[in-house]
Amino acid sequence: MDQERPVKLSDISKALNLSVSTVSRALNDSHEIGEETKRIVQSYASKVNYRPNLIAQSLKEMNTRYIAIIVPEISNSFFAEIVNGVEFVANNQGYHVVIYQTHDSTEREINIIRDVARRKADGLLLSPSTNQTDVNEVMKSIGAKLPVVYFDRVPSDNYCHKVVCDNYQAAFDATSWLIQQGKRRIAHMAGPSGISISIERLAGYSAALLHAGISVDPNLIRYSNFLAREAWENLRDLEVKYQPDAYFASSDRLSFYCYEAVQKLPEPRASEVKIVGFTNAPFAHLLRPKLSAIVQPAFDMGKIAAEMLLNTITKKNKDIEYGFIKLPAMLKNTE
Amino acid sequence: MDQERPVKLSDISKALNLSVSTVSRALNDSHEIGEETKRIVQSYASKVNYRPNLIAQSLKEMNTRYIAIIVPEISNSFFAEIVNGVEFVANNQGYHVVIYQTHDSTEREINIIRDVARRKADGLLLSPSTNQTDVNEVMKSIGAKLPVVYFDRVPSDNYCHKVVCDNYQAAFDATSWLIQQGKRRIAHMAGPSGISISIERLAGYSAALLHAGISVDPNLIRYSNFLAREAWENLRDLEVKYQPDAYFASSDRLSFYCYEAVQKLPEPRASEVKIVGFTNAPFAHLLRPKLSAIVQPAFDMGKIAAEMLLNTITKKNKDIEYGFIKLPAMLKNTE
DNA sequence: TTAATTTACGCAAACGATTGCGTAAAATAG
DNA sequence: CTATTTTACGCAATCGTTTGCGTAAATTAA
Repeated sequence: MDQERPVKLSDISKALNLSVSTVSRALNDSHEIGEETKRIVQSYASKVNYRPNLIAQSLKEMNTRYIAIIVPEISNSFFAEIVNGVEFVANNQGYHVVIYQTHDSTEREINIIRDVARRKADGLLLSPSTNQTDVNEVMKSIGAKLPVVYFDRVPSDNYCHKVVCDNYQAAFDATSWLIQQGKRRIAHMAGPSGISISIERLAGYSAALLHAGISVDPNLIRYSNFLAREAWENLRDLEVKYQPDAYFASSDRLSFYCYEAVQKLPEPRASEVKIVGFTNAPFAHLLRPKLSAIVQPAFDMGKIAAEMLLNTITKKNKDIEYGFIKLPAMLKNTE
Repeated sequence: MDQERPVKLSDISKALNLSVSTVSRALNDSHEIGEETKRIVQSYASKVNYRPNLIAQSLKEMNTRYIAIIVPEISNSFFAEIVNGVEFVANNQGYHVVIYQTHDSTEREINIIRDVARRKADGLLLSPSTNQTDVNEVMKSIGAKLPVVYFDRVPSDNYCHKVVCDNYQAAFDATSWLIQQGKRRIAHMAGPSGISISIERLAGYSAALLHAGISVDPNLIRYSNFLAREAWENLRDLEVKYQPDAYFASSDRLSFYCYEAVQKLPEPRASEVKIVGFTNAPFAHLLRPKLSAIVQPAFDMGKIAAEMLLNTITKKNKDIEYGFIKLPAMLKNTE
């Protein structure tokens, strides 16, 4: 063992016969320390591998130089790309990024938010699984020191920062494309009802149908939580009762569940039913028959969200102006 | 705004005309505080939403109650599952898990390790992208207070905790299966040379070939970093010069690159060339033609690694006994 | 030469929590 | 009724930094 415990300022101060404050100032290159002393202190510090204790520093400075991001699931490529975008800008500005996942559990989410607040993260990027009033509750109980930017799933009010993609337009385009392909009985596998993305995507889907003179059949619209069970049951029921000729799936997982369910159907249906779904999975384009994909600009969403967050962190004194950014999604893999 | 800043012990102490220490002890249910006082303090604290400042607590207690896990890429399902396993046991024991990703960059990895140490994480789970001597260097410079468990990619020496899957056996089985399918010119798309998983998988591959009386052709073995470019060039070169009749791919990404490259070949080769590769991607089984998969018990690896880590954290005084756990992988999707 | 300023450093408080120790008042023992 | 113990609390140090302020010595100005 090289050294049994991390060296601290007082170790250096004793070794060099200087006061702790002088050592601290020397290491921070303060103007009120002599050049000679600085040199001595700095070289000794680097010799013994001194690294300031960030816990102590944070306590004193009242900031931690890191931001937290809470996502439902890190293995979901959409969220993973967002995280990458966030890291890209945060690291450039000297901030670390700490990633948490909720697995779509409200309990875990609330726990994590509380923890983030208690650990004094400088800011939070949040895509809540939990219904908005509960999140508000938690946020209030924290004290108002934690800047937040919402992304993907966002609150409806305008007194917060938000970054989303244009879910309405994307859903409209996807559904329209299916109609162009001659499909009429288009089922919509929606996410949990009540959250922003579900509402907007449903609206886009409905608008596209109506625009093409097709009436919206509520039987073809199915909400699923993020549990496989529920999605499977919905799919089975749809197949038995309504035999849709196309599916529009509202999330990564639902897209793949749909795809799998359809592939298990007897021919010729298996190859006739078309599917288009939200997904950022990098290898979705390898599937045959194709899974058409609505790809969100996840990396950019992450970048923008992080920029907004860091802005509000650094300019905290100024009066806040809430931002609401909406980016376009792309329909891909349609041949 | 409900309250402008988080309430602290001294706020409570003033409001209740008690000393800070009494408040602290009351909240921690100390026996030397009267029942009545405890009730008053606790009810007031919960009314004003008091939450201890974890920064201050950590500084005093010299622990943070969280562990860090560093992985190359969170979007890789293998690592995502490991993280889930880690969270499963860590959360049960009251620890939070903080996730970092390196994107296979040595610079980022070293940075992150340093940061983890300076932020005083109670322990670290590490699958190093970086060569071992550099990692050792960093670890030494940190002071010996940070317990580490390695997983997946592990050091060769025995003075550390390690959790891996049986890479040799998995590679042996996969290659043998390809041979059973009548393949003879089996290419091996290996990861970066020099790291443990590459070495063991290559050994298993070679052993299987020799066992079947097939000589090992160095031309069919290609090392790729985790850059797409390099993998593509290797694949193209192999196709032009040697036209392998099967591929054994050593990582998630390589598996998919292989698959994509092969699918682009003219028939009948595209459907004749067989591929087996390491992957934990949940939707790999949807691919047609099939991508045979070596699936690692990632969740269990995470669980075990976390258990080992938490053990060494809590029993830190006792003399350490280094553990080396090896779990079997499964060959799936072979029909 | 003396007064004013600058330089270069040390002392001590602070960040928010925990905890060893000291001590009045209350309870129990003798 | 006095002596001892217990109960219930407060004081102050501590964790490792940073920083306002005070102050000798060195420098400059008058």
